[in-house]
Amino acid sequence: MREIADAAGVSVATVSRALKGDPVVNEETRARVAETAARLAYRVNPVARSLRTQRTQMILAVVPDIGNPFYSYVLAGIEDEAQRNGYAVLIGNLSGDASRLRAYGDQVLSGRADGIILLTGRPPGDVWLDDFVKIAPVVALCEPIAGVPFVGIDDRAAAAEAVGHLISLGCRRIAHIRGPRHSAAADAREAGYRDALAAAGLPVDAKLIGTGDTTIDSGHRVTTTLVVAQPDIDAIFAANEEMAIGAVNALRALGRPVPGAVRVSGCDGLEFGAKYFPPLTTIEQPRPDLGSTAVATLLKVMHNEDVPSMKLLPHKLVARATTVDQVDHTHERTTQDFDQ
Amino acid sequence: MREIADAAGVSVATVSRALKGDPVVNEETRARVAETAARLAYRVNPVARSLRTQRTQMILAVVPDIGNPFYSYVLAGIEDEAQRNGYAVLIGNLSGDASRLRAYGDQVLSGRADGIILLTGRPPGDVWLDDFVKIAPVVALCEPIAGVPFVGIDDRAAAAEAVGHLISLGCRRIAHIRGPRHSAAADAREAGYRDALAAAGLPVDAKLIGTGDTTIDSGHRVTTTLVVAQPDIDAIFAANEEMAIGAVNALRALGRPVPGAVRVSGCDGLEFGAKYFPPLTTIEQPRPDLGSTAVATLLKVMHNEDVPSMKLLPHKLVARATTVDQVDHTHERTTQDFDQ
DNA sequence: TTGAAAGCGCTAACAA
DNA sequence: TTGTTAGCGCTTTCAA
Repeated sequence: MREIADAAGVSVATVSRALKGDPVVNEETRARVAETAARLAYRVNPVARSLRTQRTQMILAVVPDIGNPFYSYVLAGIEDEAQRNGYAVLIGNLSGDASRLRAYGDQVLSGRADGIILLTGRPPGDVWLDDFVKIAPVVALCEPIAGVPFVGIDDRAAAAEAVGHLISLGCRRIAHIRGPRHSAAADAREAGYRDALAAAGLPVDAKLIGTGDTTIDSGHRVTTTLVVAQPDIDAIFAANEEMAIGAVNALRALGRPVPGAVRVSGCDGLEFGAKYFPPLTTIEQPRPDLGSTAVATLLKVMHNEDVPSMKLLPHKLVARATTVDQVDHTHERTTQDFDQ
Repeated sequence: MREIADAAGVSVATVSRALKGDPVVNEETRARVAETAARLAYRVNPVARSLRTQRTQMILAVVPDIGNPFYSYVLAGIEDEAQRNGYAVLIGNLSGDASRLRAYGDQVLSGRADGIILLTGRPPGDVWLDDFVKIAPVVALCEPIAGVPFVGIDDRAAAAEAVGHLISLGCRRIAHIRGPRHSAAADAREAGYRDALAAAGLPVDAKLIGTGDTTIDSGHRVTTTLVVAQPDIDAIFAANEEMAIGAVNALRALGRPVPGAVRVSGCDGLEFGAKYFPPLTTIEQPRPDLGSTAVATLLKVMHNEDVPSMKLLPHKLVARATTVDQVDHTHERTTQDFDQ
């Protein structure tokens, strides 16, 4: 900076002002500085700037499992919106170890990032987090955390819609594979499942509810258990896409055709569900929008602007071949029919 | 730091030394400083440290599409190994816009990150990158870049293995859906395809080679075109998992049973391929290992240690139901058969 | 074994 | 409209 100040015949202060577009500098000076900086391939040092301004222009996004396409696609939205606002994105990945959350939180407290987006929810018994969210800019994404601005979909309503869809198709013995015990989103979806049954005057049977761990394998396992014990099950609502795929695989292994004998709905709207065979009925979430909305919210929090305690984005029920009967899969089918 | 120096009755210099475990400080002093720091919940400010040391302890990982589970799972390996070595990971996502690469490179040049891992290959015509890799610590991951240490699998050998597998099953008219034109990995896989045909004394027929863009849809489209034009095709080797899934879907739409009429192999080893119906034969890549190896290599580059210009990790051919005939899918099948 | 002090590269008072 | 200067929080000579 010293160099380019000398080369342009001004002070470093003017260089600083010119480069960040401070309207107070003379236009002609600004142009000269810009030209000199470009000629010398000068780049401001973000570290020095951060030390001075006490802002890093970085946000941290923590996901439970970055390998999961649901999270990674949300992350794409986060990265995109952050980039657009001049922020870089640091990633944190719990991959099953919720205790890592604290290390990531420390990155914010120590000043490596200005704010944090948590897709992790509140791990059970983590009192540390309760204090953390009071002193750091935080947004909860997809999984709510008490006392933290939340961005997500209306999980309860979404689940009720999916189950309502199954009911409208004539299903009466509808099983539910819910997500992990400590997940508030899983609780909300189970509540939606119950809502829909109640609205239709159907009884809630605890024997029709199983708990998975979000993986394909768990969906497979839970489905096998449920269907063997309750052979009259005529539909399954799985709390995510992976468990729904596991459910379809299990039903196939059990010789129960989908959707002929049992209809299946997932939740989340992954591309692999749409291209699965048969294509999966699901609730589509606006994943990139969720990410970008979370960033926009976090930026407001960081600037001490008011934000709603909860921002719900629209979801969409997409009915596909695992619930809706379709024509036979023969030569006459065009490729389009499969691609949606 | 000033505070804890006063509280512990030493100078800031000693605090600094004590905190980073400089062996020169008196053990008793070190303990007192450590205790005081803990009591006051002191955390070193990484920004100030970075400004002084000129190292940020951050690395940048740039992927073509973070929503793709191949990349995101590699990213998990990157994050894990980086974390273990005290580095944080910044993400860059091109999402189709190769020109963004330059902006990410600038982050390294301006000192926001110490090094960069590129999963992007070298975008065509990007002369800027050629200069960049000479002045910044870079590792190329999965997609090679001339003049840059490479970490990946032996794509050519892997492809040859997959095609050899198809040949060993009696296939003679084997089509190949290759990846994008500008991808060196796609070139290597096509070369492996040709190798395997040549090794078996089979002719290479240009009409059997189609080019996809890595998406499921492109695999579907290319397959339809190829198979309609060459109805005697008895196998397809797709250069990735998504296009293989598209191929299977297309074949189903065309009424050509897999593997009965046409056998299909993918490449990469995504979980969704293994749980697809039918489960997909593929080449499994050690995705997390690729990520962690790339980080280890990058750290060496950053420390000016010697690194091999190419580090190849082992891949594995996994034969599943899209190439290997299996018993009928009836009630007798256990769930295990499907889960592998 | 410890302390004093310089300085990493920048921004923002404040003064001119 | 521009320049001078202090200082962000740390590490690292150099001296004691």
